[in-house]
Amino acid sequence: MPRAALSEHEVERFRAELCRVAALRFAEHGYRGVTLRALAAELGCSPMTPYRYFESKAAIFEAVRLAAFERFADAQETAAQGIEDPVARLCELGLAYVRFALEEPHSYRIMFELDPEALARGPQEPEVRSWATMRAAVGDAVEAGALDGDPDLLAHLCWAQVHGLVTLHLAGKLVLGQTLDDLIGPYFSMIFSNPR
Amino acid sequence: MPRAALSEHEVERFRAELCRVAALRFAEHGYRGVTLRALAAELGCSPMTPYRYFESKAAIFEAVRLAAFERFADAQETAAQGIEDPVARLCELGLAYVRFALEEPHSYRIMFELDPEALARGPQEPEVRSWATMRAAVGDAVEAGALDGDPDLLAHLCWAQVHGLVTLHLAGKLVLGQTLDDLIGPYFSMIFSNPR
DNA sequence: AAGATATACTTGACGTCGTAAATTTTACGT
DNA sequence: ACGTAAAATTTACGACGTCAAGTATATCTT
Repeated sequence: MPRAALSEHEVERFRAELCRVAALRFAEHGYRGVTLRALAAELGCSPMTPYRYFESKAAIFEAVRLAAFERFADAQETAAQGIEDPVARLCELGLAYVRFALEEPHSYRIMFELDPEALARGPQEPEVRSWATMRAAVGDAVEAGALDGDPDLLAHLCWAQVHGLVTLHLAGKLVLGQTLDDLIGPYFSMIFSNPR
Repeated sequence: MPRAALSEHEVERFRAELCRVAALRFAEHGYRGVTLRALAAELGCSPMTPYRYFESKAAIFEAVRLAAFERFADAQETAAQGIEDPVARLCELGLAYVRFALEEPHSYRIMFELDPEALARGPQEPEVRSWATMRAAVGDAVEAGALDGDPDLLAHLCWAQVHGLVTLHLAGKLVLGQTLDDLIGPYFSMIFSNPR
């Protein structure tokens, strides 16, 4: 009788395209710089059309955030792939971590935004996926005797260290001429107590 | 001839009161949850009155952010005061750092917000002031032989480590049951290689 | 004492936002 | 062809930041 409903595939198509456009604008202008009207204009549809595919502007933002986390988790897994030596793998993960943050600073920003809603949301699948990659590397390093201590604790500290450096860099808070590149190398040298 | 202009003191008075009210609302509802109209209602003035004291809503937000940084820098200086032993001082600074972030999470959030404008702004007076307190402690620790390496590098790493832990906590990203308290103590034990 | 005037503040209006509701268009089954 | 339900658009609303115009107030001059 009626017109055919949108196939799951078509829906996903539109969602992906919308996210792609939205991500660019979020990156350039931040949350407040993105308007449904501008998005619609760029997509060639009416400002209300996105509401067939997303509940709200916040839901669009959330989808963009999650997509960024997926890419990050993928990048981490790719970096770890095929490296047997746990120490080398851990270094590679750290470098890939920094590389991602520098290549997609806007993505990194929205991934780790400190807004109050984020806390309520709790960790999501891609977050624990990227986390698991590093946790495994640290676990292997401990088993291999390259690190000493509780793996969960070490992994958290390691993550926090890199994350801290990256966010201070992104927030423009590094001073005294120190740069992210100056800091990340010595950090790895330090925790493994052998220069690289 | 004309009516007397507001004294510097009166201006500062109003600004402070406005910031106080604005800070509460920023904390509760974030940037977007604060409206000039609501602010004005709470202050018992018209929505345009704040514009006699601040250029824009963004300027109000900036003032709130800077005030938070002042409190933070004060807290750091107070924590360091009178502690001779560099290692003990550094630990105290770290604990004070975490304490501040937990007592005023909203303040910490806006202080280190990752928005693109923050980068353009660059480090400001209270930021370098709080930084200097820690930099001095690390410098002293190196001189005393408790730490080894370039003081600027070490101080940045130390700061990034604590900042990383705090932001991961505030972003709700700590997993595996690890809490901020679980992590901060072992970190200090580790860098000083002596249990506390 | 009274008017002039620079200053503080309020009012009203504009353009823009997210989005709810009403409306129109579209493409399928009969 | 035509009815019909889904998809898309149009229209409209309330709220926002803030510009511009207007009002009130307190001090100076005379």
